[in-house]
Amino acid sequence: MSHTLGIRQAQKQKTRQALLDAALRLLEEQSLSSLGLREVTRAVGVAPTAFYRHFRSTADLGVALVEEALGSLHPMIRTTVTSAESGDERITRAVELIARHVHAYPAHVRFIARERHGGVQPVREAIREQLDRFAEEVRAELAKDPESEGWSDDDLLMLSHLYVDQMLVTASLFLEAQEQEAEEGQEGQGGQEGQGGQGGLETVRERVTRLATRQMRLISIGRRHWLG
Amino acid sequence: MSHTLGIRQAQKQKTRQALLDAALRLLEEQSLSSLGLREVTRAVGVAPTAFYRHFRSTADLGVALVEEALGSLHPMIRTTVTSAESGDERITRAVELIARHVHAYPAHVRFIARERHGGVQPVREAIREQLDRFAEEVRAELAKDPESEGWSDDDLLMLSHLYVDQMLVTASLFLEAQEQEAEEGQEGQGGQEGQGGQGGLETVRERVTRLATRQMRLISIGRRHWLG
DNA sequence: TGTACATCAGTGAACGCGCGTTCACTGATGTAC
DNA sequence: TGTACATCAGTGAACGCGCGTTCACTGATGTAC
Repeated sequence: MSHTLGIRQAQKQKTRQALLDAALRLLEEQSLSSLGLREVTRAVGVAPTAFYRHFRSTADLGVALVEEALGSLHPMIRTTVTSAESGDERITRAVELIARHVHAYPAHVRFIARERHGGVQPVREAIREQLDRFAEEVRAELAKDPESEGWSDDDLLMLSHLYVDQMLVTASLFLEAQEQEAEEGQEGQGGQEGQGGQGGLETVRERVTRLATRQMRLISIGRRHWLG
Repeated sequence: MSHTLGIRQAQKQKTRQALLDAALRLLEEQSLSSLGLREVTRAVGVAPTAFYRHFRSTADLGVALVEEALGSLHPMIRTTVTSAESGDERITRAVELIARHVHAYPAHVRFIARERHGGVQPVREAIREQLDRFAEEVRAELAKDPESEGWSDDDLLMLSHLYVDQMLVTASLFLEAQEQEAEEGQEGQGGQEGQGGQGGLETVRERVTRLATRQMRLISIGRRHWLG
């Protein structure tokens, strides 16, 4: 399995990745259920029929995108929950990590937010499976924490789902904040900053960071006082 | 303004409502960004061109659906937050109210969940406006509560957004539960209940109720210990 | 009440267009000897 | 290393189809007198 791919296999993977990349870009402005196969191949510069060498349908491509967007996130989430710092430092780190991830992979985040409840069933299911895995992994990490003494597995899973959902809400807010700042950056090119951008006032991004941090903190306070 | 509509106006409203109803039904299995104008008119039984007498586009129809789905919910949410019962009773009532609403208007709930982050910008904005109004109204109600003494308006808004988001997460879970139970009901027609449906085990719906109730409770505990 | 005209919700034909899918193909890469 | 054959990623023509939008229209409803 460690031998290098043949030229043919390598080229095939390259085309496949080009299709995924093009689709992801096109999905910034529409939903998967309206994404056309020809649209994707046109963006890549291959014949429409080439699509079928890689995916059965756009739904199939969507499932592959879910894996690409969420598959590599498991270790990251695990270590974030685990880290040995104090609760508040952990929250600050987690929120910053989400902000950084949204900044680095905005299209992936948008895709997941959009298709989580989108019109394509297999994709919804793939996302739900990944999120359930996240929740289970977070539960397993929380279980190791001394603060979790006396908690039932059921309650730990309840809490971990709350954290995972809150993570998505936060990512979605950062995404909106980025978009808004991008728009403001465009329209304010030649003049002074618009409303909300004046010196001393916080940026949209900072506001979201503060909001998300406090929400996470409130949940963690609830956690600390859950028993008794 | 109190005089009865003319025959013409009444018929026009009837057709408009038929278009909205047909669209909502079609949107159970796809996203707005892939909904076709001809598809909607065909379902209603009018000519495609009749659509333009009521809406500029399917996006425009989507915005009207947002108003229909969320517009009438404001008083309901207000009174739920307000009610004079104890915290736990209020949570139980709120979760039951969500369950009942999802049961009564599943298509509306699905539409909002789907299009909140969907591919049609004006619809996303209309939903965000409605949810922001909800959050502001919840904040105003929370502010009257003696438990909110010492809270800044900013922190109250942070909390009310947490409640509103949690409300949507819960509604979405109930919707999935309903779908799952509908599927199980179909396939189990002639025989014994499938896995998870055996006597003594809780239904999917009950599981969601328990989960949502505990999550709301944890947030409320966090609220109680937020200061100091 | 009756008449003459205005309004306008819904019609139906027509348009150009892009869609998903099929099919037989090509030619570079891979493999067996 | 060289040859003969197999594989298969990508091609390009062709198909039938439903799409959104335009346009001039019809006939019931509304209004002015």
